[in-house]
Amino acid sequence: MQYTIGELARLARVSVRTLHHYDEIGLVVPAARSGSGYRLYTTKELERLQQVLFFRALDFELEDIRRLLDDPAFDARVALETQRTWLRERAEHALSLVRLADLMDAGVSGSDPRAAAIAEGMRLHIDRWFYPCSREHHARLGDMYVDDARFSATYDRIRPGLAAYVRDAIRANRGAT
Amino acid sequence: MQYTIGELARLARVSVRTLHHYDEIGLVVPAARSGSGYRLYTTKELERLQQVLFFRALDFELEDIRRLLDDPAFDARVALETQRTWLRERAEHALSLVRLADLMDAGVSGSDPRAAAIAEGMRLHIDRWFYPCSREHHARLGDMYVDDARFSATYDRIRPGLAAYVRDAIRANRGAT
DNA sequence: CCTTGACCCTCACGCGACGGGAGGGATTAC
DNA sequence: GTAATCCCTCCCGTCGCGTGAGGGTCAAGG
Repeated sequence: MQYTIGELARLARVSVRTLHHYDEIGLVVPAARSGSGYRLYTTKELERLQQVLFFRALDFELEDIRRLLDDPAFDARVALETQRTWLRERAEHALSLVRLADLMDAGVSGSDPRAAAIAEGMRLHIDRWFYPCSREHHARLGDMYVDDARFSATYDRIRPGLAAYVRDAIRANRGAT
Repeated sequence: MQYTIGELARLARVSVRTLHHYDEIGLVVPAARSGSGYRLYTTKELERLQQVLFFRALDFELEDIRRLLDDPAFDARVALETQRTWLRERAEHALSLVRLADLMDAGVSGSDPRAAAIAEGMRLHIDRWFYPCSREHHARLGDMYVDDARFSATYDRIRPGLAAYVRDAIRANRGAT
């Protein structure tokens, strides 16, 4: 079976430009060219593209994907483990930013109206972020991850300590400057 | 108090190049230039830079930071609301990828990681997990990272069940196609 | 046979937040 | 005096494509 670039793009739900790019960097190269220069792909390239897209979904860099698929000595399992660590760090970072938002909440309880507005918004955020729950997916996934009581308890336990930490940090910072 | 660009860079722990960049885009502009063209900053600019770095830590775009600091009519609350949504989605996404990596790990443990498992993982990824998983659910999952020990415990507890679920899903998926 | 529209091609610039280097002048310390 | 260290202004590179510009190719219908 042969595909033109547009057909392959529709099949894999990527843009034609993306396939151009993958050709340029040697990630997914067409099996042949037609007389008039059209790229011609076969099911082999479709499969390869699927693999690429899978790893791309895990936020691998394209260059790493190329090595992973081309080098038979490359250990896929190790790569996955590395990537998972990576992703977990990213999640933690994002969540640390949420904590930073908490920091603002506790820190700017004073004078500046802009800061006050920010604090307001942050509080709103916290309520939306930590408390709501989706019953639909609670049902779908069962109680694999979700445990309401424990969840609330964790947050309630952390929050006062966090506020205290923030106040101290701010005082320390003020003293230093 | 006056600072050269290098001094300010050390104080704020950013690179000189970063300060060049912030000057170029009008985000932190030096108070004056010396006769020989050196950038001269005062404590005012240092304070502004601190604010910039704070919002940068929340992953605001520089252009948004500029508007936020310069335009008194700019609605900080709306900006923060947008930003929170953003951050939340990022955390959710990263966590969904962690789970996807887990799926791979579970699916790969048997045969050849390259071909079959990847294809199955991909299908599973698309059909069963990636699209239907709700954002709210991910958000709740995210909170577990607030407490590392507890999260680990939870994670270890659910992991065998997850692997089993994956195997079943793969079988079911095979039957369907 | 000719046109129309859908497809395909190759450049090549643009993004965001800088990193890094080239090529040169200024200042400071000894 | 001179060497080390600072500073300046371009300007190209990153990463994964999006989005044109400017132009060939192909199947179908009049």
